[in-house]
Amino acid sequence: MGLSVDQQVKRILDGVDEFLPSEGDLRARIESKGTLRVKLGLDPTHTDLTIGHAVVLQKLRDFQDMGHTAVLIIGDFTALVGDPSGRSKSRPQLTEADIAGFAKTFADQAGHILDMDKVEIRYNSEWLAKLSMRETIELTQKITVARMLERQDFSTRYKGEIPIYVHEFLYALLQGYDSVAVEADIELGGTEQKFNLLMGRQVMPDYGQEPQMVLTMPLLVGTDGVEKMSKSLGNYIALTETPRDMFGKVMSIPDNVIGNYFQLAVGRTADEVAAMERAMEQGQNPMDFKLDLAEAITARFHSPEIAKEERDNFKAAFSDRDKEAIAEEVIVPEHLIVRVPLPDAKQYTEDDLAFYAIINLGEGVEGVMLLDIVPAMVELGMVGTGNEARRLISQGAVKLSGRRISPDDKLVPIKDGELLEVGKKKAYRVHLQ
RNA sequence: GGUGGGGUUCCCGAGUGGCCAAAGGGGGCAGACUGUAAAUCUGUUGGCGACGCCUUCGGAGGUUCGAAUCCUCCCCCCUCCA
Repeated sequence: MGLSVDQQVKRILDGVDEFLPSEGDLRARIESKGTLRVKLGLDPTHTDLTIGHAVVLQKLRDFQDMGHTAVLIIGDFTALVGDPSGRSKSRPQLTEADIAGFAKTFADQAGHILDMDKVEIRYNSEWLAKLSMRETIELTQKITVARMLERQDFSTRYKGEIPIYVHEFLYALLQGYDSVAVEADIELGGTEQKFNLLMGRQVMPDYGQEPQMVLTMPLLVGTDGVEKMSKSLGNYIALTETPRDMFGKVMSIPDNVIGNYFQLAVGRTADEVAAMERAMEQGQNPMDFKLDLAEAITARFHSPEIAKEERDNFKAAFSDRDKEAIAEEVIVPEHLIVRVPLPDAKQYTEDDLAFYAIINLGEGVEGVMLLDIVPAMVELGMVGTGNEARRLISQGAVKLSGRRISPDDKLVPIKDGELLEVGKKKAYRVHLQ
């Protein structure tokens, strides 16, 4: 608020990957118009936004804070077409009902970052659905097939004998038309959006408008540390992630992208990041930085208090290997429990006996309870199939009260409230009815 | 419309009559190790109350004791020609 033009330009360009055509144009437009219309389009193709989206949303928020108008476009129409950017195959076709559902949650999620009181939200079906065939054809006359094929997404697909559909060519043009419809001064996007953003620039003059400027933000790398964070690759951290998963997923990133995350996800400056990287090179444990990072990210999207709790939990669960902390409560259905009178139980070793709960089977007969372990793991949702359960057991991944279950144990002695561990990451507190 | 190549398990990609639930890689999962859910190494990766049975190699039929593999028709992708 009330920043000078120079200050604004500086803040706008902070952390961007590229600004086109030039800083001079940006300055000139702010000077002549005062308030700029800043466009960001999101296609509702999945249920949730990721912290990768947050990078660009935060930039949009910066514009808001300086008094500019944020125009958030929910691409309910373009989602139907499918953005080919960065894709090695066509998107699966979504139904309008899917998209409508996603669109609703998108606006809510964007609200975590944007000032929703001041944002202008538009659905692009508002104008795109109304385009006539004639208008559509006019739009397609703005670009040649050769230029379309130039873009890498298409050329690699073409060379790789992977189908490209005609409607995919339309995508960038439609996005460009969005800019016409909202009279954008600047459009934001990730670096992979450059082609689409420039299309707006190309199209706008034909509709008598001054071409928009283009601002791209660096991409946040996914949790695998290699690919771009994306929902289709499954390497993402959603904004709606539970604090536990959010913290955990940050901890799972490779060390070499810690800096990338600090800079993009929590807005640390390049200098701060460089200092951290130096410290790590000199032998400081990267895990400590990652804990700070995970806490900062969780704090940003949840709250500092929750983030602190998750940090403690993480240390307990993984550094100290405390399964109690992460155990999930489950109740075992009666039909998975076998009650055996004591004489039968005697065939088990003395070592086992320590784990038996002696119960009264009625009529003065004492017995023990045994759990049918494989079906139990399936029915309680710990694994997907019986084979998976058997596999885990034979790999020594399943433990009851710290004791490894062997593949020979079909029925295992069990007491109420015991801790069942399935691998390193999952644990269950087992309750009998 | 014609021509040549191709459609294999989550993905990529071998396999061209039985030894194929199908090589190899990726991804996933597990174990060991560790500084973490990183890296590395090793194992594992269709289902099933399982030394056997069921489902799977674009789809539908057929040949055969036996088919991912051969034949017929169909669908789809890519190439080149129109």
